[in-house]
Amino acid sequence: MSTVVRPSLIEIAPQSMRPTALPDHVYAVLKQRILSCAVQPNERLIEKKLCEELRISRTPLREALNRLSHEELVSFQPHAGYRVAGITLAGFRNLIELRSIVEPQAAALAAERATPGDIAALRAQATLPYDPSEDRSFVQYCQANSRFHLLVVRCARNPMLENIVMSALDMYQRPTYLRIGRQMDPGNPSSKHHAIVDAIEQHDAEAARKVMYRHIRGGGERIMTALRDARIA
Amino acid sequence: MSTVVRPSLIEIAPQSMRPTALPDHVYAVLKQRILSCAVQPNERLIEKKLCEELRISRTPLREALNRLSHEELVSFQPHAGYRVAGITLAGFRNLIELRSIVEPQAAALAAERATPGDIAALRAQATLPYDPSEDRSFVQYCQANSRFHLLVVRCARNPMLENIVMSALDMYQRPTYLRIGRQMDPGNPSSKHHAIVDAIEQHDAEAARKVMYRHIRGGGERIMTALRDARIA
DNA sequence: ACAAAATATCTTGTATACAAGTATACAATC
DNA sequence: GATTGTATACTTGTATACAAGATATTTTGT
Repeated sequence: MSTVVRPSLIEIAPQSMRPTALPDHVYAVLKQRILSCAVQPNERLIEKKLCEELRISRTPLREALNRLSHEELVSFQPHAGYRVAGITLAGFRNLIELRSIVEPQAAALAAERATPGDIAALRAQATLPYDPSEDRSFVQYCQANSRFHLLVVRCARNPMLENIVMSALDMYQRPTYLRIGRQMDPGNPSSKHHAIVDAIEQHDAEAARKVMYRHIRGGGERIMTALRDARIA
Repeated sequence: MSTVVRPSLIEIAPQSMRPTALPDHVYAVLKQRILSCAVQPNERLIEKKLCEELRISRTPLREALNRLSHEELVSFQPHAGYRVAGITLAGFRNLIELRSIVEPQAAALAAERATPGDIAALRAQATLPYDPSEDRSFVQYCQANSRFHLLVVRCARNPMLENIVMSALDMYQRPTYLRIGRQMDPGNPSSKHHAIVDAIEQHDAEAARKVMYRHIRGGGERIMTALRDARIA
């Protein structure tokens, strides 16, 4: 393949993702498009079109699509192709259940294992930027929220938990985004976040668990009713 | 590709896996070889050799290898190739932690949601076949144990939890197998399994959670000390 | 006009050729 | 003798051609 620049790959990739190899590039770009709803849920993904658009061949593209389908961000049927994963109420309910199982326990472990440096990082990320007057801030808000939750899990020092939560947060992003796009009150979670950091700072595992549980359940319920009302899923 | 039979693909694939497409075949065969330690931990996996051996091309093989590396059963470095994942004490500790977070909660949900049919299926799978005189029964024992734990999670009616536990059980198999292969007492878990089914049958979520937690922690600790003593990891 | 079947087109599935990067072995030098 | 540079062989990375299966359309029969 030639060494021409691929402008379409530079795009809006967030600084958190630092792809190096071609399949990673493609994966990051497609994931970004999906999570930001730049491509609609259930929209079909045609290999050939994506290849031409991204100026790559099918091999690295398919690798990226396979990864995305494993993370259930795209659905796949043999010989029938790939689609952007749909958003369903049942799926979101399962997602909330998963998060409310894993993250509170991870927060409890974080309370036991977090270093002073960890706690400073958490505190810095606890307050979310949210400015209703700017449209662009929606996506940034979601991403900042994800970063905080990921940072908490990271304090538990268990990469397996980290991967699970990372994937769960990715799946959580679209419903959050759709809901905020319609109903302007994100129910500012910054205070909850600071309460979680407080508990971790005091090494109070039980408190960290409880606050995180209530935070996830509360936010999840609000998004779920919004989705139901808007008949999105 | 020609339509000749591929004898190497039929092999020892367990009946639980029903692969249809070529990448699924390959995935199942490789996974089986890895989990049964037919290929050693850290052993290198050369694409060309596997292609010739399995009579397939590199495309479906690479798809299978990618899946396996995503499940952390094989490790991968760009341009340096694939290896069977190694077994480390830290990794196993993380795995126990993950299981002891997810499975007890899943058991609690199972106690709330299991149908009479579910409970009958659990009861049927609770007693594990173990005959120390037969070498072959080791693998079967491990698989039967995995099936029981998977069946419990299935009662929670949450496919995401199911996938996580399925992957965790796969990763758990090799340490279990290695340990039993050295030290003959598997510490018969059948009684614990029946206690779990009892709790689920009585819809006692709290009891189900506690028994499952102790079961996983106990078994995990025993395997971990055995690994440490044998200097496997 | 409606339904069913056949065909044409499009999409994915697999194989393979070629490009690029890595590791190893050997030789030269310190 | 150890170490570093270099060349070669080997392995993976990407692209593309061809095969097989699915879908949509059209045509034909009732």
